[in-house]
Amino acid sequence: MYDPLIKNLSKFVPLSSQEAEIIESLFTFKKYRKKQYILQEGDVTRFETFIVKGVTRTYEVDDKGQEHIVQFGLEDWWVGDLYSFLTGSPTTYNIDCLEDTEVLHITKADLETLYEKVPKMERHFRIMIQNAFIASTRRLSASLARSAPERYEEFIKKYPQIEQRVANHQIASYLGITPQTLSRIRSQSQ
Amino acid sequence: MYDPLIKNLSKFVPLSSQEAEIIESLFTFKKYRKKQYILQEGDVTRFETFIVKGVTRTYEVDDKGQEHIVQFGLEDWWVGDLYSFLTGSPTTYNIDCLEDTEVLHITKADLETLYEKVPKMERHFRIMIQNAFIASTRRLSASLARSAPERYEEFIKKYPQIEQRVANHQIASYLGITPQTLSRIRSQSQ
DNA sequence: TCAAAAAGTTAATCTAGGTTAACGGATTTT
DNA sequence: AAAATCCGTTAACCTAGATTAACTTTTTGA
Repeated sequence: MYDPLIKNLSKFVPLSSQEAEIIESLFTFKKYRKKQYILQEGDVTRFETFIVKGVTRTYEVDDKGQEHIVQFGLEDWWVGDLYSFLTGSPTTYNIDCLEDTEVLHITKADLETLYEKVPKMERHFRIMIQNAFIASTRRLSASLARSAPERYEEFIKKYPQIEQRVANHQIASYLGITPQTLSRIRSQSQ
Repeated sequence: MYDPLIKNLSKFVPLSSQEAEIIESLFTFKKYRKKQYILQEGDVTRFETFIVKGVTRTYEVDDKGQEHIVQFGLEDWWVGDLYSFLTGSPTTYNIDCLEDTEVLHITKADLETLYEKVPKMERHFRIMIQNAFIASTRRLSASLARSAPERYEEFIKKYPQIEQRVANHQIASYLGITPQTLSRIRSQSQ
């Protein structure tokens, strides 16, 4: 159950079996059903989430009631609202499951304990967040400089696994376009 | 000369004077003129840059030759292309100066040395990148969910210092709109 | 297992913001 | 200090993608 997590956390720094044990003691396993919320707007994010199995979406709802998907989550990915988690302020995001999903949660206090007991985890999370930051910057560039068909093409090239597993209207929401527009793009691109 | 850097680096973790000395030995001071490039598309980013004084812009040029500003840099900010810096691949960004600018550079090897000699710097950079990631995520949400006037309003609320110091067409480029559209927004909002 | 809901597609119309162009004022450059 | 370039603004027109709507196909859950 903890294997995928240990494998993820030893991606950048080697871990001894004692360290792996400490890690296991600080995470909590939980199952969610399809459509179930992991996090809801207005909640304070009490934990960061590692996905063992399943698919999640993180989205915001704007003033006009429209949903905008900010991130998908698949096996071996981390999801959560870092801002709310770190500051204790209520989140503006919703996270729910597109399939039955199994996760490992860690609270803020336990993450601090982890950094204390296994200091090399600072390095791991620095590198991990660095990579997430780079990805976010690139997506931002794309959203400013690319047309809808270009963004769609980039998306299926970059995340073929996601394209297989989530519905088209979810991808449209991620790309910032309507399902109708995506449908037109798809019919024209072949 | 190094004072603003030491102050920046001790924001999240306390630093002794020996540690401050190590830091000073690893950074290089450099002056740039207005319009001068710090980094150009195709270069490999050899250093991360801390701004002591001045203003920079980081931008990408798309297929149609249009510039898209990804980030502004002011005093006490870090700029650079983390992806190119970390992987050694050529950058797709340009960084140039909107005013005469003074910076402190650190190379990848020296940053590794810094992490080794002052391990608490891992923590500092983890938190710093965490904050940058959060900011990038929020800007991404805004670019997907907000209209141009809303994005402009958010921008001047969040970065009044930038609004004072950079030209409007630069702000338009940052917001992903044309200078004409920004001009229309500005004339309607008062 | 079948009715209801959700998802995908296509087409007609609408609109936010882009494009082009022209002009006056402010900076730079020589 | 003249010439050249850059900036901001306004206006007329254009276009990518949104909206609305109607219909078909697929999925869901009672």
